[in-house]
Amino acid sequence: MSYDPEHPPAKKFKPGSPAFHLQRRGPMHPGPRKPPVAMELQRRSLPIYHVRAQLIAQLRQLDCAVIIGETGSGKTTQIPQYLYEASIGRQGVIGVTQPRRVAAISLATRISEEKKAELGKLVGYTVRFEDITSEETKIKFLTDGMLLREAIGDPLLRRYSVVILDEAHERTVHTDVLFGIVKAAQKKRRELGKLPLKVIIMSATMDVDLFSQYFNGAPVLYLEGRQHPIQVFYTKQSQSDYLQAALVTVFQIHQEAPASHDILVFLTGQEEIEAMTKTCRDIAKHLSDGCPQMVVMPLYASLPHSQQLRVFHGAPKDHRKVILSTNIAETSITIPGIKYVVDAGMVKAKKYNPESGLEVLAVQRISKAQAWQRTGRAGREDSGICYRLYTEDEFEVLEKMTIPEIQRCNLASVMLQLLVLRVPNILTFDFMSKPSPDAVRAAIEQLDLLGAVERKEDQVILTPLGRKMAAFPLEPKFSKTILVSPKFHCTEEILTIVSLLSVDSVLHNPPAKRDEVQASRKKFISSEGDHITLLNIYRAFKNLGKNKEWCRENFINARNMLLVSEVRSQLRDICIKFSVSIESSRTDTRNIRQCLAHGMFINAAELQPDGTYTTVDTHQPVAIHPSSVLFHCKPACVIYNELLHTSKCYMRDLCVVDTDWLFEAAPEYFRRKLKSVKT
DNA sequence: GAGCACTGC
Repeated sequence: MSYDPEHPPAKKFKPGSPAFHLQRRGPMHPGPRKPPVAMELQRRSLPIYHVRAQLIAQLRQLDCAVIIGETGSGKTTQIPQYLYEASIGRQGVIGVTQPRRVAAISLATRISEEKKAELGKLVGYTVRFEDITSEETKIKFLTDGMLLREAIGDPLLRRYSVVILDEAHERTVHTDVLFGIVKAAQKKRRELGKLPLKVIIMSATMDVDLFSQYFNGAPVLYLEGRQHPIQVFYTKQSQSDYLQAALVTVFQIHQEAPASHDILVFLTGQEEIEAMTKTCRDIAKHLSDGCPQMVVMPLYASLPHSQQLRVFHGAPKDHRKVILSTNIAETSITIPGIKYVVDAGMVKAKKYNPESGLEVLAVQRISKAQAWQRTGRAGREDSGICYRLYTEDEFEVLEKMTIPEIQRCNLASVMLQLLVLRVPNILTFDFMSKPSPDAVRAAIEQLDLLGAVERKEDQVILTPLGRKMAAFPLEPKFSKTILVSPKFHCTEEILTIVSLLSVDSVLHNPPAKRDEVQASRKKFISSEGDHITLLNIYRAFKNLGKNKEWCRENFINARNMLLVSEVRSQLRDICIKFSVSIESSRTDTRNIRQCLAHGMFINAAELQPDGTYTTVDTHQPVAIHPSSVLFHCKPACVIYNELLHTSKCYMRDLCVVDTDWLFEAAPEYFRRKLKSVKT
């Protein structure tokens, strides 16, 4: 589905017909289907059912409410139905946002079953590439990003009578922008005497005052949950090695607890988890006979889907399941039957430094809110136990909340979106948590360089180019690259490259088969860099009819590859809408690189006499990431897709360019940069 | 010289 900001999309779905073929990641465990009577009984057994009448009475009165509910309260599944059943907001659609696609899809599926309605009729959902709604749809689940896209065509959200922002405590960038958008829409609709907009914020037990204050002192309604009691233990002494502490704790539990009690361990990343998996398996092999067997499973996002699914399978009899996970198990994946949580208290998270434009991925302490979220994973079905591998004093000094994402990311997309949403002044936008002035300035500077905005007397104005850029579901530098591509007659190739860069890596690198991977990849490698190499891979994939077997043989992630072609066709549709001429450069790669230089000139780096690289923009020392095909090469000048600071500051996904092309792309900018080198 | 938390349009 493509999107034109001037004309919201027509509903393409006809109930009964399979509207889409692609599903990136299906619901993790849909659960057994229940017969209708059992389902109604289950609805009535939820804690929320007992306060249904009061809840409806209050929500009928209020323009705005904050609902705090523990997990298992049934707020997300029941409140939209209660509103509908009580004829609240029937004049329009009840929209419920979710931070994740899977959640939007599985909630809509579940509630359409509860309402005994075919999915896509009374109850439906809208996520990227899938619109399972119709004219009849009154309860609609959608990702927060999707509601934001809809707001571009209709900032007053006129088709909605109620907007419920669920999982608000997660504070995704999209939810944070939506706070401001729904607040403004509500006010404006009231002033214009239009259908009122009811706003409901749903959250776990955090941030209550912040939400209520932001929405002009909206009342807070508390819902009882059905969380089982969890005992929390701290270490007596501070642990210098959390991996060692985790290992000891796991085997202590293993030797004492019944085999049916599964353990979930929170660690920080793939490498650490793989190493720990191996260590646990080795130790488990040599345990005494009295001990149960142990099944150890790693869990992280880049693990192939099939291996992720293994965590839902019960372990064989007399075997204990031990899952070593990143924070993916905090929110995205819920594993049933966990009795013990072991929390190392650390997380790998991204920070953004607006001055250097640098994203730093670093292991850091979790927040209290995160610690409680992890703890909660032990009490989903029965009482549980949580071992925190840090002292109570250490817990007390943790930050109360995780810093919202909007204060940790590059704001270029957000600022562009606010402009196209016709926010009166993006510099004074009513954020619940304001991003730093530095970050705002850096974002506007970037949009200015890309030609998306102009600055006139302290005002930031959207240019026609900027308006087009905002229509693409991409970072501004990518939409700019697409929009300049006709000048270089290579739009077909740029669409492919941008699509490849905007999804998870299509390259699968199992460490055990390194030599095989290298041998197979050789045939695609271009000395011009990663962009052209990826283009070669996509071309081969397409020429061979998008063959899954071929992908497996060549260590290509077929699922991500199909997603690339889906993204590509979405971007292509948007180009067609703007009458962008779509040509192919065929065998010529020079003009493709020239085009990339024109769109991504801000991300340029030059080779220094000592053999190292520095960025042109801030003269930050950088290195070529080991995953790049240029890792062993030393081109004089490159553009990179992103900088990532781990053990060093790495450039990822590089393309060899001429310095002349960069000068042509932004003469003034480079003259300025050159001057600053000389001084 | 040697590596990658998690989402989403």
